Amino acid sequence: MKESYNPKDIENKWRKDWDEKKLYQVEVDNNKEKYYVLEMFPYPSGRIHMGHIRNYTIGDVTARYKRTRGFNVLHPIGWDAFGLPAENAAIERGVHPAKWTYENIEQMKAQLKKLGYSYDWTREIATCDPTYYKWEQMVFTHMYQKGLAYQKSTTVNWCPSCETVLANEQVEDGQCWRCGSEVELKEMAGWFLKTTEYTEELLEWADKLKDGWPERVLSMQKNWIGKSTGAEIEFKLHDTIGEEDIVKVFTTRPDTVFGVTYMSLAPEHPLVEELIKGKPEEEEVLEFVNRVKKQSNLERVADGAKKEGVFTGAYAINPFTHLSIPIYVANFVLFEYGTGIIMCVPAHDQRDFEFAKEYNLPIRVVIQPEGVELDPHTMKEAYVEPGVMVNSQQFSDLESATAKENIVEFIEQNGLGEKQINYRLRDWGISRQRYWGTPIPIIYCDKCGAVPVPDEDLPVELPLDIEFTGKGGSPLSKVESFVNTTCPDCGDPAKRETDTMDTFVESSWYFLRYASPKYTQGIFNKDEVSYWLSVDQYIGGIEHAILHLLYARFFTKALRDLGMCDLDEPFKNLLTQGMVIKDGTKMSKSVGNIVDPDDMIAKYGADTVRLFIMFAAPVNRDLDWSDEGVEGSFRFLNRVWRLIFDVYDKIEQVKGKQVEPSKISKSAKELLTKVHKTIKKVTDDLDRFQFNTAIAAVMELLNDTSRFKPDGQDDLPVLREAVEAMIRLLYPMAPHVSEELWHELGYDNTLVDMQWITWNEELVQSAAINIVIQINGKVRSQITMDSDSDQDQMKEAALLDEKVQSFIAGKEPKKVIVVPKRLVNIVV
RNA sequence: GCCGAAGUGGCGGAAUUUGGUAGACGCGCUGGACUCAGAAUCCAGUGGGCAUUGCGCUCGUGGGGGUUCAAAUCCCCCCUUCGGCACCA
Repeated sequence: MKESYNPKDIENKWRKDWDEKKLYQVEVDNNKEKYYVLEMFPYPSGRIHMGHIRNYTIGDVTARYKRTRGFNVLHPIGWDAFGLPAENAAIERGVHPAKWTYENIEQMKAQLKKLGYSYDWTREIATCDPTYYKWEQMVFTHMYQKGLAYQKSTTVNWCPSCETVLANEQVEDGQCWRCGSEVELKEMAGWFLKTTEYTEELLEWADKLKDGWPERVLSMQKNWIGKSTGAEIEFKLHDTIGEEDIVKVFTTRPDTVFGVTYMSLAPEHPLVEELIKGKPEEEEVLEFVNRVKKQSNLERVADGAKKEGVFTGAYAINPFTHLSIPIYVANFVLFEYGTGIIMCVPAHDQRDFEFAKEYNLPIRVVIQPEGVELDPHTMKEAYVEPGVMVNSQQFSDLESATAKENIVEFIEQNGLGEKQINYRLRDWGISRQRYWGTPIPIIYCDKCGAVPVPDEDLPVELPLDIEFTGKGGSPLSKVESFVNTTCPDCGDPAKRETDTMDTFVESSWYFLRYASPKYTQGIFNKDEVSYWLSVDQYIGGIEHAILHLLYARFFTKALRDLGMCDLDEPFKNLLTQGMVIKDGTKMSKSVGNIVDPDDMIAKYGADTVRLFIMFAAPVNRDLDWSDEGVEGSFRFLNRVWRLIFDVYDKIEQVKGKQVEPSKISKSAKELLTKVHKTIKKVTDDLDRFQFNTAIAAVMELLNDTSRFKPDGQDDLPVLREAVEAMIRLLYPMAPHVSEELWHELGYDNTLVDMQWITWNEELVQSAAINIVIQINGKVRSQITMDSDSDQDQMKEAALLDEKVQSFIAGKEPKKVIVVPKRLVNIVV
């Protein structure tokens, strides 16, 4: 055995060995319980960063650990390979996106391999490969045939810098999630996936997932879906417009309907024009509408933006009070939500209140809080809480909660509207006006309309000979040979759709493809998918809480309904790891606080990097990168190495020799107890993903073992047992050095395939235990007792203790509380 | 504004699952050994205050109250930080 630990010598050696033995290649085995651990696959940017390493190390430790627990572990990796950076590289440097992407993949793959991750590389996929996106195109056409994909022209989010449309989920604070440019609104045709078809199911399952998913993520998703229960109520117009004589509003507060004193509609609403036609207000309203429309979304919703509006000259009738109420156009009404028209109750809605004050509109109180008399003239703000109904005819004097139900019932019985639920969630707009993505497999024919490309003609491959100018719309639209085709239905000349799909589509189903990545007869081999799926443990960053994780959930349900799989949910358990930060902020090029993984591995080896990143913080919290901390982890592995080097001769002679408990010294007994306690603790911690404390426990074991002085030959097997346990407990985190040391101890099997070390519960319960003695709740003394002492013995021993005697000084204890094996509290 | 998470030494963090010795483990720092010297390594110490002749005593987990023999842990109120959503009717 070499005197010093040199990771360079051993890491390559073992990786090669594991590779050659194909240890990580797994197959369906119905006799074995499976465990599918998956980390969110990377975008091939070219470089691995510390965030990746944290993510993949958590996954790898889990995969290795579960394997030692007897599971058939699926641990795949691949590349989320479509996306804009590849296209930008093409525009800026003239490299083809495909070349750029595949070269990046090679580089990153080499980096990942150096970290010793236990991936089954035979299952590697790249989403930009036609054999992958072919199936995505088929899913799309099948969705289209089932009505789950459709085309519409609507107002979309447009990123002027990326020159493409963004889905609602991809706009953050009015800015593009990718580049941060301010998003513009644009009227445009595009393809949509019907996420709203699954709104209720997504919500329902959000509750069922709560044992396995962080509450934070689920609440973010629920928040995003934004369910509100209420009613749609019809208001008659004072003057009929064409055929129309009613307008519908959505409200969550039907109990306030007697308080409606005006209505407002969104400036974009088509009804505006009709309402004002020929009226004296026409010009003023049009001016207002145009002014508001010119404002960016950001300006309109900005903090403290004033509530503004203008009277249309039209009136409606409150169906409950039968009073005429004016109709306004108001800047705070959203066209996209509900019906784009709202009933306004200034007494009980803060926005309506502010607006009413501004334009001197009447305020009508219909709900009174207990003990206070609301006066419309002196109210400073709207009263939005529940209370007792007033001024509401037959509903007066009821609790508002009761009245809410009664009024909805009344509305339905009298044909004034119906109970309704509204959601914030919109359908997913997936059209992107870019090149490097999955072509949307649709052909436009003058005669037949939008025709899906038949299954047998898929994939619609991306043409590779293309020029990148970065200007003038979708690059595909300029490739004649791509655009011009014939209609699959009638054979006439036709044109292809030139938009590509949002790259979030690829990541919505890749986890299923891993089960049978090379299958050619269909999207999935059903047997393999039903064996491996769902994902038992998914691991990734919190930034995908809504985007990817919601899309993937939707997609899985859609695939199920297309008959392509049997899953309700893709990910049984989700772990969201925190960011890796340095000097208080996220690592980034612009701040200049990036730590290069290659440098770290070159300096300390992969095991040290893995160990540090697992030790420095609990997985779900942000991790503060510390160069000194890495040194510490390296020091620890060196100490393990040196310990074994130092005791090598002693433990070599006792290989395979059992510990004989009756013959060992007191300190050996203590060490033996520590060993088994540590095995138990590390096992518990790994089961709970508490890697930091698991590592701390192994460090404690190292400290105790280093201090241990064997007293005679009979103590040596204990020392050996401690060393062996240390290596095996360390293995999931630091596999290379563990494997090396294991072989140094004279074994020739691999730890990869070895079963997890078990503890002996009898040895965990040591013979002598420490009992704390408190007086009035304060620790005053400690005594050592046999672990099987009963409560009376403990009490007796405590009262006889010298220090206790001096503290109670002859006083009679009022009460003595005994906690078995722990403490005695004497109350005087 | 609404929803969620979190506040513990100089720092990262243990102990919260089950109320029972607060500060494990690591970093940093201090002192010592080794060395011509340094690096590395090893040993000892390391929450504050008091006492240091020794046993020790006392305060202490964001703040205030409460429950309990006993609270970082449970309950109520408040403060701060972070994250998400936000004119969603």
